[in-house]
Amino acid sequence: MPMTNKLSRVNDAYSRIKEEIRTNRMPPGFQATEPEIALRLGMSRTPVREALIRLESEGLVELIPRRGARVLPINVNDMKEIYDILTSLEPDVAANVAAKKPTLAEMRPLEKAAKDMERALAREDLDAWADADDRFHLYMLDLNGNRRLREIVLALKFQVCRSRIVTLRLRDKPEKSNKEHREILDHIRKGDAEAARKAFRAHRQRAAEELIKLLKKFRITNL
Amino acid sequence: MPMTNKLSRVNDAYSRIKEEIRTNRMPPGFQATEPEIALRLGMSRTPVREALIRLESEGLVELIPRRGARVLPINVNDMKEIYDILTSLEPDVAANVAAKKPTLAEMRPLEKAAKDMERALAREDLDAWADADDRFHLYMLDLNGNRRLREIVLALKFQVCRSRIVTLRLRDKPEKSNKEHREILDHIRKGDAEAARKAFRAHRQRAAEELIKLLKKFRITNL
DNA sequence: AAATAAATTAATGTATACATTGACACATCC
DNA sequence: GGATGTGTCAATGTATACATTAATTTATTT
Repeated sequence: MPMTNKLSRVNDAYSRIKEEIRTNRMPPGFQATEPEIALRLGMSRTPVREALIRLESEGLVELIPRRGARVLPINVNDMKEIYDILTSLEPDVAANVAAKKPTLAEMRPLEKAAKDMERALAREDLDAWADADDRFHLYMLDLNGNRRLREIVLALKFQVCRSRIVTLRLRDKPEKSNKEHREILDHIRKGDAEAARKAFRAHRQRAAEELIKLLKKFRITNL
Repeated sequence: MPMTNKLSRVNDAYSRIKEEIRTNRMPPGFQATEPEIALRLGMSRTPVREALIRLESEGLVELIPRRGARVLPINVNDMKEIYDILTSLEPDVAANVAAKKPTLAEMRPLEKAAKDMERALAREDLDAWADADDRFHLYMLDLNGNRRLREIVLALKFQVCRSRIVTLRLRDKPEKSNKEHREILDHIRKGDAEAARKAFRAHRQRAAEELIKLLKKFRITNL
């Protein structure tokens, strides 16, 4: 029965599998064959296959010839790769945004996200903090306007998002992070691109270093 | 007859279509339905479809529900997006490479590429020049070692490669470019990361600006 | 002739069929 | 017992079938 639902089955399969990966219901290393997944999603192999191809090119799963799809784990080296790229990209995003001198209305979501981060930290709600942090970075990308850049950064962040679930609880309270966000905001408000870039770069590098130190300390090699 | 060739049909379809796009045999805006492409490639729709999905997620084609696959044109805004990202990434690559202090053996391919660029320019062979230029940038990515970064940069460059076929002949002789490459090499040899970054950034920005000016001058809006 | 309705066509999305072939279990030999 | 050969099973890669539906053409009405 083709086209039963408005949205295509491929899309359905794609977002459902992706969500299962994000929430660790399909944890790193998890393997399943196409028929298994198809059965689980209540559709035939074809749309599952096509969804898996998309997920593969996003770097979330690996398609192993006879063993099915495997959810890719992230190791320390992967983390380094990803944070290196983010360290190159995001500071320039902040600089561009600062150079554009956004209006107060455009700044509002950023300000709110920063405030939410502080409130969340005050009540020790780490999940809410992480959520606000994501929003901060996402709005920045939106303000910047470069669609391709946005997609690249989001894809990279999705790859590390699972690891954050773990590390969020292992690390110290992210007070430094909050302060850095405030600083970045200040620079953007003043339209000081160079300062915004520098501050963001320091922010990213510190966060990345801290994270990798943490993973090594706890001997977490795969996530 | 499944698995007739060693390599899978999907791979075959993928690389053949990609090559046709690169060489402008499937020019920007070109549209074809799945059965048409399948016929042309001498296989059934299934592998073609899967190849197209991969090409779509690389940003090379657009899959329009009832009209088939369309080869995406690149406009000035796309160019800006892409060069903005490259301007963020490649200077840091050069800086990382410089910081690593590569051995003479590791430097050799870079040196050779730079020399090839000069020789090619001396005999006015623009294609050979472009080829050597590509090699220079590619070796840099290899030395840097970040696989994800490499794939991202290559995918972005593929999107603009067709435009270069045109602009290569419209622009002045790339003498400045050659000089800049030499400079970057010097900084890397000395292990001066900051200088390498700065030089590469200037290189990219100048090249991008020049390109966009050219496109505007010749009223080229789509490629 | 213009506008609308009906019919045809064809492309997609999905399901299913099937040959090939790797993986694993079992049997055989030293 | 360990190593090697054989057979079965099942997953993949690919082809094909088919219902749905957008697009186009033809027919009909005003």
